[in-house]
Amino acid sequence: MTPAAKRVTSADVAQAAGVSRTTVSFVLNDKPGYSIPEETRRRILEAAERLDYRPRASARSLAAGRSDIVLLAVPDLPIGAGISRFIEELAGALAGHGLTMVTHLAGARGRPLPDVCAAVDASVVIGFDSFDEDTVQALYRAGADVVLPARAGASLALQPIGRLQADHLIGRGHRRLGYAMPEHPDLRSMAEARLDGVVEACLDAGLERPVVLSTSLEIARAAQAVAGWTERSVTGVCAFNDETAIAVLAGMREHGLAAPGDLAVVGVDDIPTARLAAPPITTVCFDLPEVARHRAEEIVAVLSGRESPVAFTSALLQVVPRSST
Amino acid sequence: MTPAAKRVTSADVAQAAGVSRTTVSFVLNDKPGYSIPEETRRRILEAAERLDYRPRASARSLAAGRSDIVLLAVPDLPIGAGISRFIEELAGALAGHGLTMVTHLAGARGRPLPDVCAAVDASVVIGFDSFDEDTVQALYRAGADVVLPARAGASLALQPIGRLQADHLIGRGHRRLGYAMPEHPDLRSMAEARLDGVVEACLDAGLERPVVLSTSLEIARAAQAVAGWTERSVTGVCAFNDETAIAVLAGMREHGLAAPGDLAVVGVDDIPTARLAAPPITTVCFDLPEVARHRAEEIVAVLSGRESPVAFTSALLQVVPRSST
DNA sequence: CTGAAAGCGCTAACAT
DNA sequence: ATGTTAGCGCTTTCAG
Repeated sequence: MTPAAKRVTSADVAQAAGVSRTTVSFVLNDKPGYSIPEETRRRILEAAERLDYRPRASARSLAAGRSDIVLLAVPDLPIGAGISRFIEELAGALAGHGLTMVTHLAGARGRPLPDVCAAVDASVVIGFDSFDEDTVQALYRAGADVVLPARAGASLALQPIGRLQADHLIGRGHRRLGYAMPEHPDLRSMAEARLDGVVEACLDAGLERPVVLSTSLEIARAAQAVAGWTERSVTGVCAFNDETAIAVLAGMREHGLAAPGDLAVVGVDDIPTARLAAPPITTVCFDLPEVARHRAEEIVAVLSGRESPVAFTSALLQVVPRSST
Repeated sequence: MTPAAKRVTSADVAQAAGVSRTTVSFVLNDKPGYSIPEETRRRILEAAERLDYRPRASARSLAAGRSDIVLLAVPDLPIGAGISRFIEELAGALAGHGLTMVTHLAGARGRPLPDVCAAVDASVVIGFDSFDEDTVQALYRAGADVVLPARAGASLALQPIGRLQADHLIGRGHRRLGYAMPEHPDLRSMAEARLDGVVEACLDAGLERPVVLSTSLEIARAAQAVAGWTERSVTGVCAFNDETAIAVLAGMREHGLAAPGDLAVVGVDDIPTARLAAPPITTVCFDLPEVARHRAEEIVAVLSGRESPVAFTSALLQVVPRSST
């Protein structure tokens, strides 16, 4: 078959089913308010199926004034692998509502998000963290109908993550905690929100604030941080994520220290290599399918004018205990 | 600003510049064969800029008969982080040719690729490995003009990777190699192609074929494989990727063995945690920007009817030596 | 060199 | 209950 084969149009389907294009359109979009005989409907559906008809997206959205494309902007962060699972789940959940999700990785070399939004004719743009005001405006101008999340960190349960990490450590008897902050600037705001959760948990438990130290994914840098914690008698550290946790473990090795005896470490994400570390890392993971479903509901709700009815709860988080704590 | 703000159309630009829509179209797409006065051109460009005009993609592709959307199908594999770097690079390279790339993660729950292709009106669909014949047909029917790669494994330099791993080990004096095969079925074909490279390298060096053993990312499973290699006096193993290599290291730890003394290990991908492993892992990495640029060239070439002029060379691969070998 | 006019394939009033 | 018709915003012959 040649790539140039003419595409099946709704007129072809109409002809094959012996009806008009209008009727085809009504049936295929099952427009409410038009009671079309079951027989006719069946004939149309059958013809469409047989011809492998797919409405041309450009024509459809040009006429209808809106597309069913959802654009997910994935930030250019060193994100764990688990995120791709989330993306799939979200795409699946949205597909269930007739929406098609594609993703765009927002690298430095990439084109500006609004350009991509316009290029794919997206009517919804979603991100992981909220966009700054200018971007939001540009996205609307680029044709987006909905931009989410509206509020910063609204859907990432940032603080709850930190709380969970800290509570886990506190529950195991640690009284002096540390926080391993990533140096990467783009991770900063997310890390700070998670840290807030850790701080709250400490205060609630009557402990001092955690000792916050930055580290990169370099062993030497991590070793410095480890020295800082041990000097200040920290016994347990919450790491921003699993990679950071692995770096902390590597830093401890430099000092001949081992978890959890010398220092307990908790990560976030449950990346595949978390369980392969020495020792395997205790981590906080998301119930990805559930989070994705929530997000999808929210999107559909906002699209249809209702306000987002669902709040993100920390019930979607879970500690996976392993031997690093 | 409200999401409902009316979008700027080419008519607005035409009016603002005091010309007709036709002229606007010619200038903005700089159609060849029409010499438009520099003055007029400038006025139009300026107006478009000032109004933040973006042609509506649906209208444009409906009229032109083709979109400038490239859809990248990312397989549902436990893919390393490096891949996202590649995706960004590719998107950037394509953007340089006026194409917009978005990606679709092909999870089990996801919609079929042809549906997505039709939904986003993609004119190019690219994958990592070649698609099966039925899918290709369906994609063409769904409106794709170009589907790549045409030949299996054509662009992933699978064998060269294996060769490089093996040659590195052989160069360090290892005479009996092992290969750590991932158990995940979707990784199978890719792994086998890489293995072929290892086998060739062994044969070329006059060594026996490598001892191929499967492993998962479970420590116990990896420990079994390690036992298998040591029993058969293997001294160096090529792992399918860094995650597998990390698993092998973990398996060795179970037996009280350490790299590189007891067994040398080479990975592939250079994931961030590779250097944090104990010991840091020697790995093979791609020159991602360069590979992406090659791919982009190929796509543009095929789109414009020329045959793909560029062959993938192993010069785009490099060994990153670290202490695991 | 620029403008008028005819669609691209589809949806959605408006007729019938 | 179905068909007719007028666009959606853009590209692209074809005249001027």
